[in-house]
Amino acid sequence: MSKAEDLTKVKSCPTHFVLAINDTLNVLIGKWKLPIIGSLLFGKKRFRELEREIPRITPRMLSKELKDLEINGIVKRTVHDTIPVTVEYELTESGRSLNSVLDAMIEWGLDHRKMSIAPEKAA
Amino acid sequence: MSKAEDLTKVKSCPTHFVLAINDTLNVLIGKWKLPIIGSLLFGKKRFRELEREIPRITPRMLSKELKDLEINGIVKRTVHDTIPVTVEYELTESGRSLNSVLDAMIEWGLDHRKMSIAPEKAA
DNA sequence: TATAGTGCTATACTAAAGTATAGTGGTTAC
DNA sequence: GTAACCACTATACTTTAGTATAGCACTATA
Repeated sequence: MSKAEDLTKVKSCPTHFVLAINDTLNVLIGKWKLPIIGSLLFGKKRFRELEREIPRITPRMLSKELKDLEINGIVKRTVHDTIPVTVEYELTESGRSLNSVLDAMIEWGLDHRKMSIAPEKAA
Repeated sequence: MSKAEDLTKVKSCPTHFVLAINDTLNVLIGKWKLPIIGSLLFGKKRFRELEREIPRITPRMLSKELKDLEINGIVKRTVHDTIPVTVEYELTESGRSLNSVLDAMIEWGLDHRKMSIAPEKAA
């Protein structure tokens, strides 16, 4: 029995799985999380590099989202005391392990596009 | 090679996988989508049943989210011309197949809670 | 006639997410 | 000395998501 089938046991055990799903959603939700994670899958990046690689992101949003991702243990921030300081961002083990989730999402997304007439009408 | 590793090919092929992930995120995002899907995993439900089963949801949000889910091919709406009319909502095949995605999310979420000190600080 | 149930919609509001623009405090190159 | 790069932060704004409250058109029951 799959864990999602277990979700049908939500009445007897709601918090456990629902919270786990929400944790996962929270690290992916937001306009810029995916582009940032995608960019960091290439390896360590500095602030300005990310800014350049992600079109139209503002420094405010990049800073905010990186902080979120850091708090959530997805991204590791390293300050090198060069002059001027350089800061590097990289995915943690947790961050890299999101791969399996993204895989499942890609698979569902592609299958669903095949089936659905108008998936692009999504809000 | 996993599809998410393929995501590192984002520079050469950005739209394909990124759009698939966004499709998947879009059907799950929002305060009420998961409770609704969770409730419909038990089987067909009527509007008022969903209203009763999902604490604190307003009819406005339930109506709106069900419409979203219907447009996205996750939920099927059936009107029976009884008097007064009864309306039934159920998951489509696409909706039920979200199981695999939810499974991956549960797994990552649980693992991540083990590792992370303060995942509940997520926005 | 009144109350409650069916499946919603309308209007108006608050809160959260995201954008635009400017500026900080430092260093290095011209 | 002035322009540009580094890694941001501050302030103010717009846009989107969600809430609160009321009501519609219908029927069945007391």
